[in-house]
Amino acid sequence: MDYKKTLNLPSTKFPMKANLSKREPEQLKEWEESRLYDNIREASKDRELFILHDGPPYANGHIHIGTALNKILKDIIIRSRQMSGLNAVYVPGWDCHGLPIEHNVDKELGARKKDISQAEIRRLCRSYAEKFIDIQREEFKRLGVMGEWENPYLTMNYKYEATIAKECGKFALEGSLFRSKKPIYWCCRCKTALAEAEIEYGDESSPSVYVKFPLEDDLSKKIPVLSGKKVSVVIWTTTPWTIPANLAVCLHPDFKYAAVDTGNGEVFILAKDLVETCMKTFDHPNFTILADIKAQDLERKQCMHPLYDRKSLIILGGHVTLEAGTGCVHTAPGHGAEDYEVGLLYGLDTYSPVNDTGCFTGDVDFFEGKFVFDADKDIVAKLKDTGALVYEEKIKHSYPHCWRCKKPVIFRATPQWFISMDKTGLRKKSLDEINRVEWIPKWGRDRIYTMIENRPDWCVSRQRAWGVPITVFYCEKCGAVHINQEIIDHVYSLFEKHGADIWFEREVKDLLPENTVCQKCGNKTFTKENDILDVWFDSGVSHAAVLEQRLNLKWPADLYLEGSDQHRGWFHSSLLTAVGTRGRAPYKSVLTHGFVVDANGKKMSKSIGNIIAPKKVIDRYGAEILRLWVAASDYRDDIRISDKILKQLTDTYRRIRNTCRFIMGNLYDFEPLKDSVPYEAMQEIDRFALHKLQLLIEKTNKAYNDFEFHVIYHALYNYCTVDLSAFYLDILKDRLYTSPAKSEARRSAQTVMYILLDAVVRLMAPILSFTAEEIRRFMPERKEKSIHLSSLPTARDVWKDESLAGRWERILEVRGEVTKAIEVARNKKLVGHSLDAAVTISVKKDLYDLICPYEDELRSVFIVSGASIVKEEKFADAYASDDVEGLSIMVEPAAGDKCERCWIHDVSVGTDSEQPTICNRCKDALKFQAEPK
RNA sequence: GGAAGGUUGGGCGAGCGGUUGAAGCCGGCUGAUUUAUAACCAGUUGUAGGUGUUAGAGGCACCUACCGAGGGUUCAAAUCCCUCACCUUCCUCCA
Repeated sequence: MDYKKTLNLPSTKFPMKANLSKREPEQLKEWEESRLYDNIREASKDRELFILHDGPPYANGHIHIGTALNKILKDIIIRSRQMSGLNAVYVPGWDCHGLPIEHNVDKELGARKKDISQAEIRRLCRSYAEKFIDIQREEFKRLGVMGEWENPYLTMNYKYEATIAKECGKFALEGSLFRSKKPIYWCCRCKTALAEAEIEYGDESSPSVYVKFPLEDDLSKKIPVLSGKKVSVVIWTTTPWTIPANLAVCLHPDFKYAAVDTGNGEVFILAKDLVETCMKTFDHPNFTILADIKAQDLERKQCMHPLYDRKSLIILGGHVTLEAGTGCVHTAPGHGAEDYEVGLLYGLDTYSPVNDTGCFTGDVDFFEGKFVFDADKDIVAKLKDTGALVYEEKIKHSYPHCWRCKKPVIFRATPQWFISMDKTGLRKKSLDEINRVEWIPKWGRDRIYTMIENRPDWCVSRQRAWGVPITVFYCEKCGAVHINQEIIDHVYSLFEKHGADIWFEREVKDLLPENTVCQKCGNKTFTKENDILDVWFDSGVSHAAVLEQRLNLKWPADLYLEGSDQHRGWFHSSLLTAVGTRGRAPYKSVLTHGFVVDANGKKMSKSIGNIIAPKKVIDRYGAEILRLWVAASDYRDDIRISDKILKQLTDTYRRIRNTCRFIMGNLYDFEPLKDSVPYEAMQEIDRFALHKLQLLIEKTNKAYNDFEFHVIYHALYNYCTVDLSAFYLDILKDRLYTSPAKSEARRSAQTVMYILLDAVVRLMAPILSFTAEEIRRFMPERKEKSIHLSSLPTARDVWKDESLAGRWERILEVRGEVTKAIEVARNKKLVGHSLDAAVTISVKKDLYDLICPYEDELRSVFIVSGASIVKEEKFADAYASDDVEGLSIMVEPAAGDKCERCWIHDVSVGTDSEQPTICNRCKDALKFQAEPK
């Protein structure tokens, strides 16, 4: 007889091979067709809201591994909050305006751009953004990220654009929006502002000149030796054309300066460390150093401008270096970024007497109308005339050029719009709000706090096409800025209907409410501002455009979650726009993650060639593996990804999957409602398994709550391998296979396995969303249509039994020693399979008393054919435990023959002539099986 | 240059003054099994230097050092402090 057929062996159609890359798209389609997301919304509409507000990715290019990490993290959080009883609505968004798109459209247009209107360029930008939104949407969905994909928020939606203008208007009315000058890159040929990204650096030959700035203030009180001498501060520059705009000379606060007698009756002031080389250059071999001077002693002293009858102030700044020049930096706040910054500190004007075409304005004596680069030689000549020129040469150096026309660019101050950090207390209020927000990890608070504390006013204007205009008007007659509530409301309704495009398509009179009159001069004609807003303002007001306006959302959000770079980006701009207009931060907590790096911790870059694209991972391993990777990593630091790591994750995935499969295989004939065994009737080891499950549930629920997903990954995996595979399920095999199918012993095991699997599947659902659903389909008794409509398991105190668990932990300890002892016997070829063995263990009294009641069970717990326990006996040649004091284990070949059915050696085998190859236990089982109850 | 975070064994990660040469799991190796079988189970597994055993090699036993590097505090440090190196992010008309 083939006894194998009489066993209750596992049976399931659940495939061992996951085949994720093929099966996932089918699952996604099924979810979409069954409108799972909508069903979840409907089912949880009365629950408390949980809002994770999506930071909009930029609608350009394909998603990369970092975007995938971000979106999967969000998805795990949303799903887990949803399953813990909240209503977690997720509205994804995209950032659509901005330079990169405009830049790419520019590139596609090439020379044709000149013939195309701004409105037309905007249309092309819009369709460019739309294209990539569609691409990215599909890529995000493929990751298993669930949300309102058919109704995302786009910063270029008409209503969103209207909101941007309105929010900006609030700053204008409140008085913190103001106009001031700031130097920017400017191409004189294209007559346009340039971004850093539009600059190409190339070698250029420039004049290099040293110029005297006669000291006006008298130093001789402090340094008597200078009394009666002609003292000058000597500066160095490679852009003589900026000298007309000079307002200051900057020294480093920590450098030593020297007053040097040139030997020609003149005294130069320059950095002491550079005296030697400079004097050599100037050909003053007979110089003498008259005195050392501290930079602080020169601060706020006055020099004379070398060309004009005005002063130049001596100031201090950290950007001064000793690498070249004199350690005294010619400073024109209208023509340099650092000059501008330091100029602000000293209250200097942003003087920039150069027009759009790069020619000097009428402000500039001697050189009016001259193109600045052409003026260089005239200025040098003039300096020579006045005697201010110390030395002149030519040098080659790297200089910025326009990406389009390849001409050298200049730095030029132009009027810009700013939001003041301090006029209306924005900085202070923001800092207060930072302290009310929960920052995870904690250092995020300090990071953004320092940034807000130290940042300059926010320059919100850009001279660009693809964005939302700053909707202010200027009186054509008196030039006064015109903005009020009526205009804001009017523009809002126009934008809502036509988008911001209307600003560029229509004439001013069509954009203003009727009968608008300049309040200053009574004039009725206006011009409009052409600058657009910084795109950070666009995404920064998403709380107003999305959270506040959508009925299914709320303000403020519970959580913002982005990479740590967004402390300077979106967290920052969102905070300022919300505090400025509503007095409060738009988020209750902010979570940040690190960046994805390669196996060696290096960032991913095209040039190094170490990029791992999400698509590659998905095609090869499946999105599920990517999700597992996200969950397994501690995302607060930078996280690594490599083929090796992914392979390993595939292994762990397979183990989890297979553990579930094994359980399902053993539940093929189990109907929970009908066959379940009540807790009280269960075997102790089954109750122990339930106890362990409660611990797992408690641990994972806490981890979900704390966003510590790697804890869940490890807990879940260890549970599957250690608690289940290696212990509980391994022991259970005998009971499941050989007991009568409907016996209480087997039903008890099945009951527990069912509970286990049910919990494990729910608990993995936020992470392994595909697999959880797949398993769910193969389980008996499904209450909800989808696992994602169910909830996370909750721990049941009645299933926790500490004293029982304590006893079993001791037994487990002994079991570990027994397997070691068997291994020793196996190496001696005494036994092969553990069922070939019979063990006798000797233990100390207290342990003996604890284990003795379980003596009958030891056989199955140890998975041997016989087990007995004795008190404090000495065995000859037994295995003595190192870990458990007084424990020694004797392993012998089991007595009796091996039962063909259950493989246990038993003396009863062969005693029955009808069934000579099986044991009495199996005989009883077969009898019971034949005529149940 | 400035600001912030980080660096634990082949991998993921515990540990945050002593019980830690360093949990657990994975991977590797060896074995067992063929009733989860492209699965499951058990055992084993860091590197370097030294000493002993040995004819020598291997093996075994013991000692020392190593948690980015170096120094310090302490009876005691992966854990606290300092310096340095490296990695990542930010410093914006880049999202």
